[in-house]
Amino acid sequence: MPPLDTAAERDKSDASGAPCAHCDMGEQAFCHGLSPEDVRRLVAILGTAGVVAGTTIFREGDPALNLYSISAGAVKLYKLLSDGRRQITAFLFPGDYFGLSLQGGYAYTAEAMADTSLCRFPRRKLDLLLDEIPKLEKRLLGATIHELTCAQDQMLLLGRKTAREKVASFLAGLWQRLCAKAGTSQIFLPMSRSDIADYLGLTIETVSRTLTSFKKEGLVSLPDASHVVIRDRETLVRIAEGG
Amino acid sequence: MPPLDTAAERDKSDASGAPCAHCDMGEQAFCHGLSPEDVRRLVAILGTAGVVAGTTIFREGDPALNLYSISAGAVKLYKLLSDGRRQITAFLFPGDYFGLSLQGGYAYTAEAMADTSLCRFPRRKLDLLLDEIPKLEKRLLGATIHELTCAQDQMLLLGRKTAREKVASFLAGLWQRLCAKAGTSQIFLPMSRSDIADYLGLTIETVSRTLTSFKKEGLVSLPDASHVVIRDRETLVRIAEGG
DNA sequence: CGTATTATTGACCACTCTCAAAAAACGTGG
DNA sequence: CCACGTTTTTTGAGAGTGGTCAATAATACG
Repeated sequence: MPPLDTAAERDKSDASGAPCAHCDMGEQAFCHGLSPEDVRRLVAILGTAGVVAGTTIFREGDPALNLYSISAGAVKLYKLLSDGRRQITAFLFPGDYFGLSLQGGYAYTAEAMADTSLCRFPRRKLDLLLDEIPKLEKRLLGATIHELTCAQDQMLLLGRKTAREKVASFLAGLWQRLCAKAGTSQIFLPMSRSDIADYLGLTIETVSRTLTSFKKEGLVSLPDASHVVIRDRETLVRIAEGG
Repeated sequence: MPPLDTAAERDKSDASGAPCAHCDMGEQAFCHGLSPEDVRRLVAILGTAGVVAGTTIFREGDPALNLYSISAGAVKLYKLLSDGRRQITAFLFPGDYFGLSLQGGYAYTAEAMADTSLCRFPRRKLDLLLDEIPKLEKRLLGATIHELTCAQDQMLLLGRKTAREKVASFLAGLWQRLCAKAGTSQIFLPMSRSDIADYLGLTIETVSRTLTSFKKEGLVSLPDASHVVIRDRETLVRIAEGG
């Protein structure tokens, strides 16, 4: 199956006619803060797509035709070595963008971890819009700077943290992004142990052992393989920071 | 000694009066492709500074007041854990920028590895100019995307490459940046073994041992601690890519 | 030239990986 | 709904890459 990237677009807006009615992202939305007129222009160029878990959205090296934003679901980005070793560079969730690239080719592969809804912005049309809507360009720059900051944190993790610190960082970070607002302590993990390992620069065995160890220490509960309940976040954060 | 970041600015232009006459960066320059009028406006807000090797330009967490571009010298960016473990996230050379940050604080510490000449753009004034010179904002976005791409490559290196592959990647990458154009095979290393180790997620002993091993295999020569001569770049690149 | 710093080399060890097997979870069809 | 096969996760034993500690060598600097 070819990647989604080159597939035909779906409808450009909901039947309701309300632009972005399908997307209640609030201030995380791509279009947040734009005038209704600018939103209309943005909606005019975007296409929406729903993809099932496991779909490859595009591959590293493919011509970078589109910028994507996630309205529901979860996506992982990764790079491969020739012998199959894999590094996942980011787990993305609603409100996140991906697909920005210089010189033509995507720098990584993007794959849906769960059933996912996407907004697709054709790069060619978006570039024209960016000239007309400076606010949009500012937003894109801000998002990219944020991504870069996250990448630098991840470099610190990959280069200098122990397995325990890596897993603790991962759980604390995921809680912060997915649960902090909602106030719950149970994290749903849309990714497999293999994904977590390839994100943290570990093996699945080490990830599993470390989680079991955290459970035995009373820091977390593991109701099933795809749920983690944070029992002692303070200690977890202390471990994450090397304390 | 306080970081340079808050120090008073030097002269805004050379005595010659020619804007950016001190900076023959060609197409790598921040101002490349701008109209003379735009260059003038840019020069009007920048300050230049020369710093000696070892100078801390700013620290992680300091209020992010400035954006810097390097016109000569070399700079390293790094993040620290509370117990002193360090990850160098980038080595920067003439033409590179640093200091971009969201929400107020710098995300990393910046330190000159060699005597270095900098252009300093006060963030407040630069933000105003960005609104007026869209080309400049595009350039900044492009540079940030490039940084992000480099960061993703480095994540793959840190998470999934062996010590040999890491050191080979480092040498091949540095050659590409510093020597490819000039056509020389000798790389000057402005950074210490400790810096290289903290960039690659290794110890100085492993870096040293790996370099010695490359020397014994005839891949490089090591005339002195701060010079590497690439003798077999093809093999080095093959090792770097895990082949 | 002497001292301090940095780099190299060596011996040993531990954290994490590899290989292997058991257990659990999942999906499918009867 | 349950039996079956497949996949994923967990657990165990052993090994290896790279780290730690220590000593020596080389270099930089006053």
